[in-house]
Amino acid sequence: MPKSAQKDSKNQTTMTDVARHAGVSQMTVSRVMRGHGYVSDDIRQRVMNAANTIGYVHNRLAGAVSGYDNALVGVILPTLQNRVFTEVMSGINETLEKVGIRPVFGVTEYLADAEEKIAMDLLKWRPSGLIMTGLEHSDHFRSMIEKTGVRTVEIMDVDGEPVSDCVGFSHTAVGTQMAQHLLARGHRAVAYVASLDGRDLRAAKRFDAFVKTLAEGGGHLVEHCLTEGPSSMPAGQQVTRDLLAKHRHLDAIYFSNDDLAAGGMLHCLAEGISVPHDLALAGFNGLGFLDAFPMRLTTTQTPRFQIGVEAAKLIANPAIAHSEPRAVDLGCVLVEGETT
Amino acid sequence: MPKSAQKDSKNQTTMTDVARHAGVSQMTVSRVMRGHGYVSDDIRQRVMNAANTIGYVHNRLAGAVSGYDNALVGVILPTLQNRVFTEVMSGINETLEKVGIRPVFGVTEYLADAEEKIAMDLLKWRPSGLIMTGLEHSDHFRSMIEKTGVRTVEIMDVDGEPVSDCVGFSHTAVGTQMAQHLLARGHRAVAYVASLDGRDLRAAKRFDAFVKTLAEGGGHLVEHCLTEGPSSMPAGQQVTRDLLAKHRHLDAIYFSNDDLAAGGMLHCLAEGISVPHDLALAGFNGLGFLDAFPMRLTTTQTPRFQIGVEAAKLIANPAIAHSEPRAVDLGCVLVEGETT
DNA sequence: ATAGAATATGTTTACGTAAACATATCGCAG
DNA sequence: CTGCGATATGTTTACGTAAACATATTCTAT
Repeated sequence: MPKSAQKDSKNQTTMTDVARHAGVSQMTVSRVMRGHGYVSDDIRQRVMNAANTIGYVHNRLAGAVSGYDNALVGVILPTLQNRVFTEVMSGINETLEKVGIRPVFGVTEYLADAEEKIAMDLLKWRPSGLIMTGLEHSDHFRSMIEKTGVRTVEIMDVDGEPVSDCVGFSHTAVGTQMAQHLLARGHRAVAYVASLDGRDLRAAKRFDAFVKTLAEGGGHLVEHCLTEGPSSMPAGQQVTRDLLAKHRHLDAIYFSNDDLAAGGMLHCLAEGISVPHDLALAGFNGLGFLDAFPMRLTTTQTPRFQIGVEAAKLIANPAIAHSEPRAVDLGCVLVEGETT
Repeated sequence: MPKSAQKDSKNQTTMTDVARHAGVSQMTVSRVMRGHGYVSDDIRQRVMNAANTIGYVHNRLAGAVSGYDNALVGVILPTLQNRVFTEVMSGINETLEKVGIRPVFGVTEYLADAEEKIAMDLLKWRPSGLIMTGLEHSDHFRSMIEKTGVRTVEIMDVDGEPVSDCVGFSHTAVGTQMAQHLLARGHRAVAYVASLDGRDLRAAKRFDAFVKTLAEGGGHLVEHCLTEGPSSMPAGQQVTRDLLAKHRHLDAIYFSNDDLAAGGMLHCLAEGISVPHDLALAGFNGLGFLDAFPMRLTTTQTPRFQIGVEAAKLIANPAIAHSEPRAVDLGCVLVEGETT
């Protein structure tokens, strides 16, 4: 009765089935599937045809059981709703794809304890590496990571002690640099806007360095705003409106990212507020969509895609990883906004 | 000499190691790890402690070899650089996470032949399901899918013949509806703006229906623009500028998505062009960031997150999937823009 | 011609887990 | 205090692949 009783769970099609059809041994099929070892062109064709005919697909789980390198890499990101991380993911994905490795991933939504759970879950598939966001991990987590011996790369940050390798840039440097820039432009009364209840530890590092440098340079923080929900243009627009209503003598607003800042720019555009003459705005990341605005936002260009690429390279290339743990600082560039 | 010779490839930590430490059999460890079968609380604790002590992590590959359901699901998306798909992905991810299933994914960059390659690669990990974007697949691909017997869900579209299940909405209906809306508002001379050299087949369906309905209603397509590169606000801004310079009697512009449309809105904001009085703009998707603009864009609200959720449910719940193949149309809502 | 490498295929076995199949013990209804 | 189902643990075996270890066979250099 079951018209297409092809695979009700068990009864998988195996290399042995292909071997039978092609008149060769299972081992020869294995060699063809992996493209490894000696196989004559004639036999290779016969095997490929047989596989196509009966619909066989190479089963990589079986080989991986034996403990050899599995072509999966675990990737843990804080969110998918931020272009920054999808660009990182693209860099990872494109780089891994070239060497036949697949990412399997998890999202923490910026919850610290979620990361540990997700990491342990990903390790169940014996990935050859684990790419995680940030350097802050519990001692327990670090020791578990070390016990499993999985290769790790921590991304987006270099201000701290990596478990092994890390790829990113210094958020402290970013915050410092931006404060210096705003001071040099003559801004003193500055508001800072972030989101997520400060759960983003890297944004916190930028903020700390920013406030410190600002104070040292004679400026002061007018207000430290936290928007509800994740970063977004509407949140940035709303908070900008509120800040301007509340503080008459505001020189500048430093947003924790470009989405919030873009919301601020939209508010200024709609209200006819001249940027940066009436109010200076600064963001973070240097996202491409900023080019659509009539004014140029002051921001810090981050090497997001490249971080993904370098992290994936460290995972994919065991030769690199065998050397000493290393922090790769890809740096950042402050992009000046409108000067007129 | 190798100070931390924990796992130079082979010599994995196994259930047998845990069993030895806990003074039980390997099978008992298996029962504890899976939370399946009878185990006393006492023994369970002993096993958990032993596992933690020696740093054992459950190996799901080994069990999956035997052909039982593997808790991996393949997901193929056209791009990660579009919020639409990251929202779909979030829906998939959140839903699968609840039942302990991990997505392993691939990105096609809108290349049709890439999809087939990626799908075949994903199947090598014996996922319990495959979520693909769109209904257009080659006969060869469809037959391979059927031969492997993997559960599939095609998402984002319902206008066509699904391999098995599909979840989405009708792009033809969207195009028709938007044309009717613009006609009802009195617009006749309309330009259409898309990107990606028309590789997006679903956008093509919207366009075809839109043009047909527009013509039937007495309107006409002034121009059909294709932007270079992927959809973006800067591309939308640029094309809007060009269109306005070229056509004096343009009533409206229909953009293939909200990013392009937002670029158009920015251009109008910067140039003091009144929307929709001087020029009507329409987009597609109803992305959240539109709320930051001072004017409301006419667009079609798509159930992106929900599509991900429903697709994941079909994969995760075999009971549903065992019934007849079915197209789930989640519908769309046209959101009216500024009427003043 | 002929050794010896390169090429081409086959056989055996191990990988780590979980189903299937034992037992053994406990709780409690009759 | 008997019997039987529920609970708790152990033993054996199969899963599909690929390393390790044979053999053939075919070149190639002398």
